Amino acid sequence: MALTLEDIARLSGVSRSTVSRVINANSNVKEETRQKVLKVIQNKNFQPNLAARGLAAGRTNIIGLVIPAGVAFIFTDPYFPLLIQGVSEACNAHDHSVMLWLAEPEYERRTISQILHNGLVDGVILSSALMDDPIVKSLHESKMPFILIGRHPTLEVNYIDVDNIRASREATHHLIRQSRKRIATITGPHNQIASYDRYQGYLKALNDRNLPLLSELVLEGDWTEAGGYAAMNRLIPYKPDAVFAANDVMAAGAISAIHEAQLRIPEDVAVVGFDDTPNASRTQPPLTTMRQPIQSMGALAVETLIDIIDHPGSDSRSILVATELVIRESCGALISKPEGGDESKNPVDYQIPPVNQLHQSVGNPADENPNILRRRVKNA
Amino acid sequence: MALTLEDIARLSGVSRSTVSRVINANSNVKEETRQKVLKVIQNKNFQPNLAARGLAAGRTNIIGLVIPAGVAFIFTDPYFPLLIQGVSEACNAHDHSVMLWLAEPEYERRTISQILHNGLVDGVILSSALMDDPIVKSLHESKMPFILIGRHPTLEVNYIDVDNIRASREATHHLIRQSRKRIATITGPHNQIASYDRYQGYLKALNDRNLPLLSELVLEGDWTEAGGYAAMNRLIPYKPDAVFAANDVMAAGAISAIHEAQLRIPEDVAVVGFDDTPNASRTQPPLTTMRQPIQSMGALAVETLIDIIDHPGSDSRSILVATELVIRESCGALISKPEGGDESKNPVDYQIPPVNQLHQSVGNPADENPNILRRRVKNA
DNA sequence: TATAATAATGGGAGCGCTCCCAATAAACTT
DNA sequence: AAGTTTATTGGGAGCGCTCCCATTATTATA
Repeated sequence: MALTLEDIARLSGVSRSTVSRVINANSNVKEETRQKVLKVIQNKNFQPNLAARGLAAGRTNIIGLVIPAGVAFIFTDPYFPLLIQGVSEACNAHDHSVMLWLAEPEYERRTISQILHNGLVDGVILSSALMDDPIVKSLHESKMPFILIGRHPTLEVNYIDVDNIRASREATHHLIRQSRKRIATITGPHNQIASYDRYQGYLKALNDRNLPLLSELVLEGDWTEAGGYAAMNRLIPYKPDAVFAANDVMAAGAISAIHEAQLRIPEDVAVVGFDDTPNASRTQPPLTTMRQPIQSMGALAVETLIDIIDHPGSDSRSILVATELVIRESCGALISKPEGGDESKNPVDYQIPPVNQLHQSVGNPADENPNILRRRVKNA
Repeated sequence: MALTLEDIARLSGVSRSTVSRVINANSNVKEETRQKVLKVIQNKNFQPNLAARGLAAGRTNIIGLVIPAGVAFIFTDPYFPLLIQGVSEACNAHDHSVMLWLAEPEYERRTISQILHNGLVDGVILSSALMDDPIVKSLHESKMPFILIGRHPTLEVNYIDVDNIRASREATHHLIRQSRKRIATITGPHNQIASYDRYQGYLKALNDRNLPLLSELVLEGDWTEAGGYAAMNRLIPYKPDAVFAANDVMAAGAISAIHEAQLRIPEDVAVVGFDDTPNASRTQPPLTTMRQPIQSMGALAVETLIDIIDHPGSDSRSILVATELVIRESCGALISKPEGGDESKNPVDYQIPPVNQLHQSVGNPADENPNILRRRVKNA
């Protein structure tokens, strides 16, 4: 049915090997020959069989994207669609394909080993949120190249993340600077790393300014709008004057609850979210939120993973991507007079040291993208 | 690195072929032998190499899922996440994997042929919205098994869809029954099939009851909330007393616009959406909408595609999945007295014949799922 | 018990590619 | 011009599996 290398070879009067060289951009081909072969390939719309290539070369140019499904918020939170989009685009750009696994909540051994050993995937991007995820351990023990979206609390693995602690510390500071005294927070599930980190940032910010932690103002959400709504309803009796929600979707839920309680935003309660998902600017009032470049992180994960695949045994990578506080109306900064100078341009008026102390920076900081801090640590 | 069939064979004292038989559930193996081999496989956590299997057998158990990206609403509309989820789950259940392509808006030849000829994919699920999509034509001309999510206007291809015309006819009728006289509609982009069909249903409903089509009450949206909002703002000067939005996300946008115009829902303007996405019940007031089982459609697509792959040359399948009008507050049916009997239970008080007249029903209607009408047509 | 069926197993060929090495062609040296 | 070096090219082997056919073990039948 489909053409083979041999067919193309015959049609262009060269050997199988030469065609292979042309396809793989091997330099040892005379320009004239290359053109001749290329024309036939173009002409016949030839695609090399990836299964055969995978078998022979041990490399398929397929990247596995593993996302823990079962979490309800996959449906309502644009996080995963954006991530998938970023990954997919980058794969296209780098001539790779993406294999998608929405893994069951409790990965069975079978699923994991299927992902690891099917011989089809060159590497894996894992968007694992959990503190203690069996698949991370399996991957870590295997020799399959992989990268996490989101740092891991204990294992030294390749990852790409935002500095959640620093970012939410900054977000909370922003609320403190608006003279808010009773700042509540709606966290994500406690067994998730990002969620934990964002809570830590909140704690640090309070601590930075010697504000007491009021435990009645801390509530665990589940990333969903309904969860944010429910949490805010339980928070309101304790009269918070601000709330930091660990993602935008919960912030939207909180906003509904605040409205229903006949309170004004931001006058009575200021709200800050996290993510800057597309709908953040469409809440009433528009949501102040910590932007993280989800799509870029997906793309960066692909590029880094490909690099890891190309350079096995290299140092493990920790990549932190910059966040940015996007100030809209919901936090009150635009209506009340600011304390200091042009804070809206640089809302951070202090220096927070890099948080991820696990790793020592020995970096190769020279990077085309100044937003990205790359660091390498200990040889794997 | 990874184990091979040969390794398992050696370890269990049989031949490569026998192990292969065990793995592929071939019946010609003595039960005792099967158990022995199975134990070793289990024990070593063996996974056959899919690339090799693909090469040798010409079948990989990989299904391609192609989604036109670039459309902005991928981010904000839960449609695609739900579809992906449905497809992925069904693939897991049937021991298949899914390869994801978010195709660029204008598929380049290269992309298409990459999808078709990479030799990795047994079949393709295509969620193509466009009236005239080059990739559909390519697939139709190729011998790659594929199924469309959403019918095709001209080509006779395998597809699974809801009866959009009938469903929106029913939704519009529901508004008419609430004594609405100036029913507006916000459609999707005109070059998309589902969008076209839903508009046709709207037209038919008006026609059914001899209501005039007021062209100033018809506006094209782009499936997004912002689009729905903008459209509604332009609609309001013409004083509609109801609006049928072609999806829930646009309905949500319309609701915002209506609120801002200080109009009441449903008293001044009734709103009906389409999809019943998770957030439909969270609008203010909760949205009446036509539910389509997106996730099930994804799963059904997988199952049908596998069946098509297993039975090449069989008749082409047209599967229509039932929709259901979910009545909440936004349409006014729950506050004004109903015209007739228990309409909320069966809001359709007339018989609309099946719309898809292209195909003659010769069906194998006996199906475990009564919601699904299967029909087969003309041998391919 | 011999013989014909049938059940169970083993091994070769080959899927379409890459990799390696040998063979040939072209370009330099002296 | 002969000898080297270097740039191209061709072909064999083999990746790990399935498929087919030959072989052997087992059972049924005469």
